[in-house]
Amino acid sequence: MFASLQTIDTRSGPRPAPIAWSPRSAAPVEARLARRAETHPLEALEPSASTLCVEKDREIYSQGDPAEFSYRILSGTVRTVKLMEDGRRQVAEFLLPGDFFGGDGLDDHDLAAEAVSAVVLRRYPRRAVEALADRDADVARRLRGLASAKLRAAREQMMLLGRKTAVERIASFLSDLAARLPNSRDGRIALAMGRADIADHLGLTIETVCRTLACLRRDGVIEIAREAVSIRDARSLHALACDPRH
Amino acid sequence: MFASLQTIDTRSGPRPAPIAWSPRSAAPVEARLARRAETHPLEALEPSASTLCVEKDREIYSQGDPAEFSYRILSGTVRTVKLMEDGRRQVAEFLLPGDFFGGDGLDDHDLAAEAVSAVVLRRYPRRAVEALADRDADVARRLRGLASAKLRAAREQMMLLGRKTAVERIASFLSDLAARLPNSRDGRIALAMGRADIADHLGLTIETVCRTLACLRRDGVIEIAREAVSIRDARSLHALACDPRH
DNA sequence: CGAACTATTGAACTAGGTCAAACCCAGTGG
DNA sequence: CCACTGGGTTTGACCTAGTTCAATAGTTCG
Repeated sequence: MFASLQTIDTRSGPRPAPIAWSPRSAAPVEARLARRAETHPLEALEPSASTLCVEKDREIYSQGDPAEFSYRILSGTVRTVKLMEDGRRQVAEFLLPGDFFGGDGLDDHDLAAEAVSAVVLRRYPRRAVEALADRDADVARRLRGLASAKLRAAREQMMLLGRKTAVERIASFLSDLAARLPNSRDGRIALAMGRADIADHLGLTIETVCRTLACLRRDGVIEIAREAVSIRDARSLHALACDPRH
Repeated sequence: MFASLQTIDTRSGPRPAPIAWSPRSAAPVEARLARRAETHPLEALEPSASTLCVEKDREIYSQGDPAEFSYRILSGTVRTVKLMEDGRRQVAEFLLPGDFFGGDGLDDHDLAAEAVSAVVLRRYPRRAVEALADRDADVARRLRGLASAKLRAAREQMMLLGRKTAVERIASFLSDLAARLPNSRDGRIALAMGRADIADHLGLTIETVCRTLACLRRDGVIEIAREAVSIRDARSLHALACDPRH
């Protein structure tokens, strides 16, 4: 049933006791940094947050909805989707455990968010997030950092969509996903999303995604199982992705 | 199928120091603009800002540079550019007077910024911007708003690049530009950028941009002058752009 | 087993890319 | 005043990467 990704046991109960929070704490830099590694920017809001589960393919919020909540993924995969009247679809991003979404600023969501797999979320009231950011400059800074990362990713995606070939798109996608998935040792990447989602993320058709994957397999770069891909030749993959990271 | 290889990359020359800068310049340009555009989030930093002029096609900063400054455009047009090793180019955005750029968060710029036309900029030290945001929650909120707007635009662009046809891309582009240019009464849009820039922004080739513009002209939707386009039938244009705005 | 999906593969087609030639100015210099 | 040069732009003729259409093959589930 839970064949998907790492299932951090998270049910609402065992929440680490919220540390007493002093907004202007003069904690030593090192302590601050250490804590930063393990905590997320909205730690202070845990008391007012709630946990929810969403079934596969259910909508979390839809395009145009007022943005009342911000979310953090505990387990599962989420896609954010933009839709045109005639049904053409663009998947803006795939979100993994630990990622935030829904808090991208404006008053209403410009994208819908949907569960790719069964998903467990932590949900924070936007009003509280705003208030926290207003009173805690460190939180505000970290939120800015998150926004910047999203913007950077969006721009990388623009390059991909505007200028890369099908092979480069697929290679970039796999390469990127491998880097983001924590437990992708031995190069195995679990693909929670179907070919259609991948196609709509990369600006291709389902058929081209299939053919291109097949092509990469023929060349010995990857192996394909239905729900996962294994990277056999990471170097080639990165080269094909035109990825300056490697 | 290597996309658009512009003739050459004329950027690489040793870039001379910025032409002119004066810490407190009360240029007439600025006075004029101040009148029009009420206040901006960095108003408080004006004392530590400086004004600079950049010639057409000069680089303002390049991909990978440490992000030391944030900029606001007083006059002219700027493009932000992402480059691949083999010369393929993606123009992420065109920036107009009043727009901010360079402050998108991370420690170094993921895009280069270049002057499309001769440009006058106001430049703010990032350190000061950060400090101001830390101490003034209202500023921080407005900066977050700017970042959100950029993210939203980037996503719209992803839809365009991933799923729209050439005609839709051109129509969207013109439509969007018309909405952003203040003085586009009588539907006349001044195009500061050349066809190559437009092509690299829309994920097309120069030739396709030309042909598509010609096609829109044939259909009576627009008129084309060398440096500008006049919208003759805004309704059709918006319809072609698949623009929910109309 | 069969229905309903999703993925894969093949064959034909097309939107947009590539290559190449003409055009159109704005300078420049005779 | 005009020819000449050099940049961007426009148009035409052809080509191909990726789409579309259609048929096949696994998988899941009742």
